[in-house]
Amino acid sequence: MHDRRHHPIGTDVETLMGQFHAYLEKKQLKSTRQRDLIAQKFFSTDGHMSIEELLHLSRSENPRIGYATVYRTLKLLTECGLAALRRFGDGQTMYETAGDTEHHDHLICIECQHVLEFQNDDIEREQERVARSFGFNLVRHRLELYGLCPRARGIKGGWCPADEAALRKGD
Amino acid sequence: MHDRRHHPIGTDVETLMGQFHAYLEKKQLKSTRQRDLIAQKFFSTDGHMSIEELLHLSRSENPRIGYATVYRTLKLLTECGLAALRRFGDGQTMYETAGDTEHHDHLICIECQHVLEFQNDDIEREQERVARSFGFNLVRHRLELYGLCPRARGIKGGWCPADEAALRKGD
DNA sequence: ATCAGTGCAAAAAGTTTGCACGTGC
DNA sequence: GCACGTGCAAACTTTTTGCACTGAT
Repeated sequence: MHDRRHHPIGTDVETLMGQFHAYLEKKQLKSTRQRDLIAQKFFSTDGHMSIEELLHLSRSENPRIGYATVYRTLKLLTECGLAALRRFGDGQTMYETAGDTEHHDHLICIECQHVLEFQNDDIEREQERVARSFGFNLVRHRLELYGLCPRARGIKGGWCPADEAALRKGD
Repeated sequence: MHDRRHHPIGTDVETLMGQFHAYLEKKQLKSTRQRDLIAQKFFSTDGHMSIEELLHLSRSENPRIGYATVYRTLKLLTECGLAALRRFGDGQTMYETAGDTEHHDHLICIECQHVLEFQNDDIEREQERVARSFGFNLVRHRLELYGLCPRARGIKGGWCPADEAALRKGD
């Protein structure tokens, strides 16, 4: 019930769980109830999640989950490339579902704080060119655009496209 | 002696100090020895600086400078747009000289950790277009490219353009 | 049965704040 | 002289770690 994803890039929860388990196995680590629950919750929400959000989500199903376990699990997910740390300008620390990490950038409304994802091939291409021009091999990038959404700008009937994403967290 | 800047965009230290003083005056704040020293050191190093680096630099001239004063001064500088907070992926928190904040992006070597600045108008233009296409008014952005510099890639005689910037900190 | 994982609480790291004293204006 | 600034230490916040106990293989 938590697997409604809105962007086409996303891999489904099951696949991601599979990759996670594969990683655990490879590293001879154990697959536990807590890890599964946390990973499940994490994969089921797209966009971005704070540690605290993830803790609360997980506790809603198992109230005894501790902070440390969430941190530790998120570290594992990051190691195997299924999660990525993201620190936005104002200091909020968030994690995002990866696997598709390379493939989207962020558009953030500085009024609503909501985050929208987008992709633009022209920009990607140009980035490659810039990196090459310095002799670099581009491994990954991060692009964040900060601005005002239609609503924040006071446009009548203006609406923030990012609201949609934020609302979805409520389900 | 600390004002060697390498990129053409930068305003010189004196001008920046002037802007800082103007801001203090406007806000009816006082210009003190400590604030001046810290701002001076900050403006004199380009690229990025951590709180700790700035503290040490300042203490080398006045050992009694405290952490709190550095934090407070950096907050002032940020308020008036002369400094900008930057949180890189791995968690290092840095400040950078602004005024030219809007005008450059970052190319980071994931091996050396050094940071190189660049500008690309095509990318900027495309960013504007993307924002507009979502109905956003673009206020600012942040672009970071992570990759491997020539040296890190093991190219013979390969050198990391970012080294230059890092070396300059030593003066 | 074994050894890694968990939960808790304590510790560490990073940042902010309260307060007595100092200092620009 | 007064109000704001400073330095120090304490408080907070966020993340990590140590340890006794639990649980997956």
